[in-house]
Amino acid sequence: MAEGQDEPVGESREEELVAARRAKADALRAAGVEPFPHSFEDVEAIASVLDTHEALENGEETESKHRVGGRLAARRGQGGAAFMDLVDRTGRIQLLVQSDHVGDEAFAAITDLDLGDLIGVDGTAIRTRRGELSLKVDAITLLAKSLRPPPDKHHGLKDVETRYRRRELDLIASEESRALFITRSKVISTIRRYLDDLGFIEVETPVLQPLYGGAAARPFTTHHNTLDKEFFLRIAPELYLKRLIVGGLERVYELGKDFRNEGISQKHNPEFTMLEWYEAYSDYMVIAGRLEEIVRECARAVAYEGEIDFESPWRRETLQESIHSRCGVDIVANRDRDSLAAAMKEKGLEVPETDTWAQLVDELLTKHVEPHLQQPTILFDYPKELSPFAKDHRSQDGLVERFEAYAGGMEISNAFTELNDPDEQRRRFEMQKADADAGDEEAQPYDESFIRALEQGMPPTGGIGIGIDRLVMLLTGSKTIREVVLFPAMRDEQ
RNA sequence: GGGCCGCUAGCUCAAUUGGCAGAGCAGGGGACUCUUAAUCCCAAGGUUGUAGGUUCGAUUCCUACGCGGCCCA
Repeated sequence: MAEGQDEPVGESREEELVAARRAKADALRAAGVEPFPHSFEDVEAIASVLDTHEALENGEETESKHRVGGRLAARRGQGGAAFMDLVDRTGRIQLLVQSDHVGDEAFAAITDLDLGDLIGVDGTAIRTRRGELSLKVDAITLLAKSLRPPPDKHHGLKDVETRYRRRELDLIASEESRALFITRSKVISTIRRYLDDLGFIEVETPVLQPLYGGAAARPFTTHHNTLDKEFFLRIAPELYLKRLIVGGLERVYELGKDFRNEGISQKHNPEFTMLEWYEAYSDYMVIAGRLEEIVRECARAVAYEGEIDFESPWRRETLQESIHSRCGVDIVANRDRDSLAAAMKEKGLEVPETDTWAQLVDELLTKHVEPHLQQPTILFDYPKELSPFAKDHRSQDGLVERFEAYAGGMEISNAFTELNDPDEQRRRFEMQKADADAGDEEAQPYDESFIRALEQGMPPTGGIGIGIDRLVMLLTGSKTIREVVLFPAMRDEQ
């Protein structure tokens, strides 16, 4: 052992395992072998090797040379021969190492490798008598010594907490987890391609904002030292994106993180990925069509095969109908708090005494409608009180042109025909201020620079936000947002 | 915020009524040239989440706290 007499007693088992691996690395260095070399060029994906030799017969050997790299995942000794499993991002391949082929010295070095070590392999393709496509090893190069033991090679890493806190271990141990995050990446690249092909330009607007807005949420705050000024982490990019529409960019989108200082749940992480796009000369109906199409493209790109039907046109209802048909309460006919509360009581529904009218509508929607919207559904035409940035409905008094889309019992999207009348926008901010004064912590702060931009003239515009994490949840069948976020927010371990 | 459940070796899991904390895998030593959760033999590996309490004796019962999961709000 490498440690001396003054090593603390009661050393943990894990530290012993680490010490044993470190000793191997030291022994390699002493023998002139670098355990952390700089590069290993021209590796081929394991999946490509497997594809190339798919038709190989059992027991057949080839002269076809391949170079692969990856992590040593399993080993089955056999005296003068050893079988090992190598894993890279694309798959797993068996290695056959024979002492009479590589030589006794190399064989000893190879069998001294630890599970979890990163290695480069040169070999020829064969199929074993038992039918497993393998590389018959000519040489193995240690690419990086793994000093810590990997999760169980068969059971993997089951502890949910460890999987989230130490995602690298989860990714090492779980092909499903790797596949999920590759799927997530495909969703995002599909979205970019879809919007790019329509002539949208991708933009980046401030994450650190002097004033927050564009959603009903409480912000995180931070401080800029040089400016000695408080900043907010954005809760949405909406207002900046609309300023770009004023500026004539006409079709813009932003894909990035928003931050909301609220509870953590299976559907909420304090930072999450949002797509917003804005399209000049458009309205919410055009946007609704694009939403269906972009989600369908994503489902196809990831070969979605779950129970949600993303191929057919989505179910469409008004918000009023959606609540009335399920609760028997008409929110449009009961436009004040007391009459809506009375209507709810009449139907035997619970009425939280402190709620405002808007909060009662939200209660009805969240509790009695949303959970039933498993198949994709778009709810149109929201009350003006709930929607400070949506344009008045072209034919319905008191409503705005807004929709929310639901699937899997979850809101995934929110869109408007954007309010572009600066005077009306100013009145909406005044309404928000009244709500804030009444104690609503999610009310919009008055944003004068946004109003000034609208006064410059914004064309009729449709805009939308789509929750990417939730979309990925649906497309991967994940029950919690933590499964689709690489490093979800956690409390401190101690 | 409330209720319930969990926390034991690096990983996956046991432990009867409160009575010396056990396996498998991984790691160490050995055997084995077509295995694939390889197999076989040997040895080793623990502050049972933390802090208290009850008890002759606590992984087990009680209290508090921490972290996580599920359900509810």
